[in-house]
Amino acid sequence: MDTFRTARDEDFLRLDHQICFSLHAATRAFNGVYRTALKDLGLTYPQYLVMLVLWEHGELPVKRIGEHLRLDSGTLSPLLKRLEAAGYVERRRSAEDERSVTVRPTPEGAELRERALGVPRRIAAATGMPLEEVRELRARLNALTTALDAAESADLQEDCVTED
Amino acid sequence: MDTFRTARDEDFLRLDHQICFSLHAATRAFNGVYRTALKDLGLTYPQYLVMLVLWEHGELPVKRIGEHLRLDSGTLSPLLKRLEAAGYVERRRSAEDERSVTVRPTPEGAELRERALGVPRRIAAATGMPLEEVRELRARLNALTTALDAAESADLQEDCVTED
DNA sequence: CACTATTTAGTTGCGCACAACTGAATGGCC
DNA sequence: GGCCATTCAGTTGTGCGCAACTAAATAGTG
Repeated sequence: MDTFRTARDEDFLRLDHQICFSLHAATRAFNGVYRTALKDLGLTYPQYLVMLVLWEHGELPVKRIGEHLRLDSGTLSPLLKRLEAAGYVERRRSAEDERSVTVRPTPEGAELRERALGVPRRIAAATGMPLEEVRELRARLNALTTALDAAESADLQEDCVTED
Repeated sequence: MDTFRTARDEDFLRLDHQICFSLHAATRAFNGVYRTALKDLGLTYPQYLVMLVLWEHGELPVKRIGEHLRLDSGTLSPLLKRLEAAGYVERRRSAEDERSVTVRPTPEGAELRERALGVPRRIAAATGMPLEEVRELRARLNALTTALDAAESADLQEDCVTED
């Protein structure tokens, strides 16, 4: 905590600019590369993420997909509808729990996986980083996400930090 | 390049899942923390980025803001309109170049800066990282963005990579 | 000067992200 | 059984991000 007192607020405001922007920009740069890589498959980047989850798990309720990808039904419902319209997934109400909707790849969706096999290598090449470095960056980002989520939920409860 | 041949495509598809998702999730986690931190100021995260740039440079044409933030007019025009409606910025056509629109903070926008001074520290605390580590992460992300941008523009020109 | 290409904001359309809500199904409790 | 809270998916509304386009102003060229 003491580290945060050494710099003045003004400096913080500028440094902050650089950090939040860097993450923002990197995400969008990634998005751009994926966009071109996925164009042939007719997938957007978030749709690709959903397909990755489905390819790995075979068949999942919407809720589970959302847990894997940190997305809620407000985002997933229309996205899955589009994937269904494209013929890549199937949705049907669960028999044992009528609230739940189970999603799974259609044969075309499964076939799409073969065509997507080349994408990750293309992305990895685009990063210009050795695998080890990418792996380390991923670990850092995961830790960051965990910390941010924890801080936010703590923030929401005791809204006063009382540290001026 | 040879590093990319050692792993099988299947493994790549999973590893890739983890990496792209990690960045995606970290960005959204950041977004969430900023959302709560900026709620009192009535700013969204991208609006905050624009204000940071304006606070730093005082007055800028839309084009320059876009260069700083890697955003085009399609994103900035409506965003700036909202900032103007909120009373934080002023827009007016440049005298010497009627194509250009100059944006600058209003007195209220300048005053907002004082109230925003505490935000970065709050974010820094939420990351749970020492400043040095954050700085390093920022450098990595910037390098990544540069590499990705370069790879993409290269991709668009010679669409065939010929490396199978 | 006239004509064309470029630059600059802005608009439109689509998809994602999320908050807030609806409605149906389920589970717990009396 | 009847009642209420919870859990799901879906809808609505707002804002961002970007591609593709329009319209106006400017720069460059013959």
